Amino acid sequence: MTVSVRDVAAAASVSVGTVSNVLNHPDKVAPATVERVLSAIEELGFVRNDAARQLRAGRSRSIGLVVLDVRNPFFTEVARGAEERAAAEGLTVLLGNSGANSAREAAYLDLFEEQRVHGLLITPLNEELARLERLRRRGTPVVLVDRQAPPRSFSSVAVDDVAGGFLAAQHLLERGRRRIAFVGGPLGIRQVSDRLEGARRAVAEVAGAAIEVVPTESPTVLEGRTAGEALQARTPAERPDAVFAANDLLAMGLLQALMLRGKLRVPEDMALIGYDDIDFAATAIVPFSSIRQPAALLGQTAVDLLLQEASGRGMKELRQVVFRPELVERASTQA
Amino acid sequence: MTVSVRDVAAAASVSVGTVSNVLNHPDKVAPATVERVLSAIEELGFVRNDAARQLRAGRSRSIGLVVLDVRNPFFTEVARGAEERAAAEGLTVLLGNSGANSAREAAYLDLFEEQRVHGLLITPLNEELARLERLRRRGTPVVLVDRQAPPRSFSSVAVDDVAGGFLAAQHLLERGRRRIAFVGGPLGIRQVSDRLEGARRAVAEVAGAAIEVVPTESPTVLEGRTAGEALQARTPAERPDAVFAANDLLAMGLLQALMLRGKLRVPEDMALIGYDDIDFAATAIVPFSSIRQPAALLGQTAVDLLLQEASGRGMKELRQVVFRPELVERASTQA
DNA sequence: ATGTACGATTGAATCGTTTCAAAGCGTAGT
DNA sequence: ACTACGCTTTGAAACGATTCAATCGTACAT
Repeated sequence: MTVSVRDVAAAASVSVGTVSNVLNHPDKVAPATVERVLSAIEELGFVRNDAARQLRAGRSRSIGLVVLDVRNPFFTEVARGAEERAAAEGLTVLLGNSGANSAREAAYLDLFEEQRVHGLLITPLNEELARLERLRRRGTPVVLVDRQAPPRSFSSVAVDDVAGGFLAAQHLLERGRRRIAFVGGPLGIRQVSDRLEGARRAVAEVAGAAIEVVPTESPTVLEGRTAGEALQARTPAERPDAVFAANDLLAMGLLQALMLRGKLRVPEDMALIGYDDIDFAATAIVPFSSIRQPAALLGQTAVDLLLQEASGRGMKELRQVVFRPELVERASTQA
Repeated sequence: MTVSVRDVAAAASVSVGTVSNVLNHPDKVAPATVERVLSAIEELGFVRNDAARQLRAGRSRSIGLVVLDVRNPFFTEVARGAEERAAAEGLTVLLGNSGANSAREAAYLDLFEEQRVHGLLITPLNEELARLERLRRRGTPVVLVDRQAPPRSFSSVAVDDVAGGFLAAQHLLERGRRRIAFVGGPLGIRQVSDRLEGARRAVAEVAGAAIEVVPTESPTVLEGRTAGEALQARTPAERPDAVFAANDLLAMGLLQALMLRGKLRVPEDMALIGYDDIDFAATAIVPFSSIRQPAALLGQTAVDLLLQEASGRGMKELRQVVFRPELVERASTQA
């Protein structure tokens, strides 16, 4: 049924070795022969079997990327960046969505390891990096994405979430807000707790300022809406005068609930700032302020570090890259 | 370096065949032996080599999905649906992003064919299905996604775009609008031209109504903004009183340009309706009406049809599934 | 005519898993 | 004591591309 190099070789009256050379080192083959083999390939409709190539090569030509949530445009953008950079290197990116679920994360790790991926980019779910250490020890380079690795452990690309949280809260405080609600969760996720930590520090610097945590089960639009319903239902006296959402999806949900359901005005009754600065933040019902992260760059850099580690022998090559987040002001936090 | 079944076999003092059976048909192996092999695997840190499995099996255990634009939440949702359904079957989805670019589409087809994917889901760029026919003839089932296939050619899952376009325009007309601008492109893309066709039909039914086409280079937020700038710059006399955007990304861009730049009121000065009903439509600066498509269901169904075709011998199994789109009314088209 | 050198071509060996016909082993029945 | 049968285990063959040491041919110098 399937056409193999052997068939092509027979049709072109050459050996299998020559067919392989035509495919991989055409310069080593006489032009006339190349021609002949190529037309045999065309005629028979031969298609290389990647599994066989990989088996021989020992490694696949793709890299695995495990993200927390594909529906979050931030991660889509990271993936795009990674894909772009990988494509330039002739590599493919396999995208896995853990959905912040340990079991699925583990399943993807198994899958990618069985595939003998060239390397692994991952936004790990928890602090337990033992599994990743093992993977690396067995020869698969690993780069942490959107999470700073402890020095001497892994290469990583991250954005300083504590700084970002600080920026966000500071901005709200500068606008005169004093009762800040932090909406986000689960708090076990590092990105979330770091942002909260940053916000706490900013609040601590201002006398009379307070921060309250409104935990969510996940950082999604739906959960944001739920949190918004709760806030909106409070009496004005109990209500915070500003909300810092742990990401933009939450912010969108909050916005929806506060305005459409609660008839509250943003920013007059409640200021709002999000995190990630996804494209949709600028077009929201009230365009909202956000903390921008260089998502695509994160992806690209991650691939760079991966390739670097894959080529460099020793693991002295480990590098922790940290980008600085940036405040983007919009209507939701105007005076 | 790498641990193979052979090493495991040696460590457990059994043959390679037995190791393989422990992995794939544990019921065929004596419990005590299973135990012994398993602990050898654990001890040596053996990880199956997927390339070798695939080579032997002749097919990979993943299906390829090629979409027009990963940044469009509509496609993200289709992908999620497909992934979900595939996972239930023990299959992986490889996501390829053609970016509406023929060359990249072709590259992904080549890649997936070399990978011997279980099947291919694709939102094809153009009408030229010859490449896909060839693929199928060589044994890879193909299902068209979000595009109705000519009968007797392929299985397909689609949403009736002509009906959707009709719904959208009809809604605007019922709201009293008479000068409608259709913003979208490239018109060579079937989804776009079908939606336009539907809109034209609705307009033709109403005396005194007219439709104008404002072509865009791609259906993105940026292009929407560009189109919006152009519309907003016109004199009120030349301006349409309603815009039908070929998708929600365009609608978001339009909204931004019309309101923030043009100081136009939506819907008073110009009504707006989009297409896809992505999550963000409800939270837009003016929540906008849209035509909803069952994106995740599209993905799930596509996988179903694929598996059906893959199992059923003949190709009599071809089925064209067409879903009906649905109007979702929001503020952007209120009276 | 002989030898040398070099580019082109060959084909067996290899990668790691799965399959399957055959062999092995133990027990029960005669 | 021998056969039969069922359950386990065995190990060689196969999947298809790539590699590399060995061979082949040819052109050129001597």
